[in-house]
Amino acid sequence: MFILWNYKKVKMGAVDEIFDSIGERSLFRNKQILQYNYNPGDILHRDEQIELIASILAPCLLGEKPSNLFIYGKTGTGKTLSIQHVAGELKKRTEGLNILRIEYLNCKLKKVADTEYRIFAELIKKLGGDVPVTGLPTDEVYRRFIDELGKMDEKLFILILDEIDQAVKKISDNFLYNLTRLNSELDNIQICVVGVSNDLRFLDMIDQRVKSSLSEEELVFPPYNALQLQDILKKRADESFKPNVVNDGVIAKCAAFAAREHGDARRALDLLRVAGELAEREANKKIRIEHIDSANNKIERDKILDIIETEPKQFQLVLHSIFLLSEKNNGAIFTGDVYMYYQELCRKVKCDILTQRRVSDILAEFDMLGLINARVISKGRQGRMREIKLAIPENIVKKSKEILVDSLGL
DNA sequence: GTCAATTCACATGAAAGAGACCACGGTCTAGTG
DNA sequence: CTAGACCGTGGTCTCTTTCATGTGAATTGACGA
Repeated sequence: MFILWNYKKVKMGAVDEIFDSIGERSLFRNKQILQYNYNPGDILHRDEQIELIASILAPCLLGEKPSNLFIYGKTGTGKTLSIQHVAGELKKRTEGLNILRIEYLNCKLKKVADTEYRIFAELIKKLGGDVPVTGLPTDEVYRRFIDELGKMDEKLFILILDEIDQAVKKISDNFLYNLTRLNSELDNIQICVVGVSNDLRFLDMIDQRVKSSLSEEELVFPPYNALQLQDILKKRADESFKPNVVNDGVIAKCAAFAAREHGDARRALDLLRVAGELAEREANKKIRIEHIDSANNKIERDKILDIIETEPKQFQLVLHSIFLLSEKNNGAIFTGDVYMYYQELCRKVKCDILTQRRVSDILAEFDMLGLINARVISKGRQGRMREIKLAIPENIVKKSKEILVDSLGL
């Protein structure tokens, strides 16, 4: 008993120490600034784009409907930030004037806005109405949305749809068609749609009629280059870290990493933040270059392990089959092999066996997630199939397997 | 040797079913005055 | 008489199956040199 008590006391002392020292040990002044959704006062290297957006949307200040606008750009190129910035300024200007209403909706958010029904439901909610999560016919929700619009005092409605390509990929493009047609159904209010897309080929996928009306104006956000990334990082790091925590070499390295990944500023900020956390945990006073490397590893690792952990059972079974196969023959694996192993595994854990068709889709999803590299190849008379290679780095494979074995009860 | 047809083993698409979830309106039931 | 429980209908959503069609190159076999 005494020993236990003593042990506890010592332990508690250590914990206290950690808690006490966290304040002085922390390298951060305000970590929030490095979150990607943080909105800095001014946006670097996007003046041109912001001015363009502003000039396109400016007519709304006079109560005229601006052209519909379409914005492209890879992730982390400042699209969302810029459009939100302009929207914010517009809101500021029109405050209390009742001429304009701006709503922002991210179509990628799962369970919030990834179907036509939910998008309209979410919009209705934003306008102050209320609709049930499910149970209503879609046209009913659509009708209610129009009702809600009719109730508005403002004459103009600017609708910003972020990651609109995600929505259209999942649901068909006739929801966009409905949106563009909306103006003809409303007499006292006009809608301006601002679409934001990560996918440059997005417009090729949609209907011609929608295309022409939706993209009256187009704007492309180029990726940041390494120098621009450095500027952005430097500015945010200055605000976010305590003085003398980060030196230029670290920032440069961060920027270089992110520039390699199509100039993704979000990635760069993540990298810097995680590096800071790692350095802090090691009780370092400064962030060193090595921390960037390990941060890069950690981000990658966490992302992959998180995906694997949260995947449904059937997906895990397929993935485990791939693991087993790649262990056996470290060359390429083909769809048929995976399906064979998968069936065996299902019987072992007494799980329903999905059809090959379904497994094929699951493999395609893994490819999308970056867990595997799959390439459709033709082996002539031996048929056509996916050539699969595991894309999970060597150092995470073991941990991944453990997770799978654990969750599958093997 | 050349060339078109064949053939394999899937990929890819479309449609539809199962089962979970939910709203809505009608009906039943028990509690209240 | 009325609030609340209960039920049937009809809707969405996700995961899945079924059926149908597409596909790229190794293989085959006819053909001519």
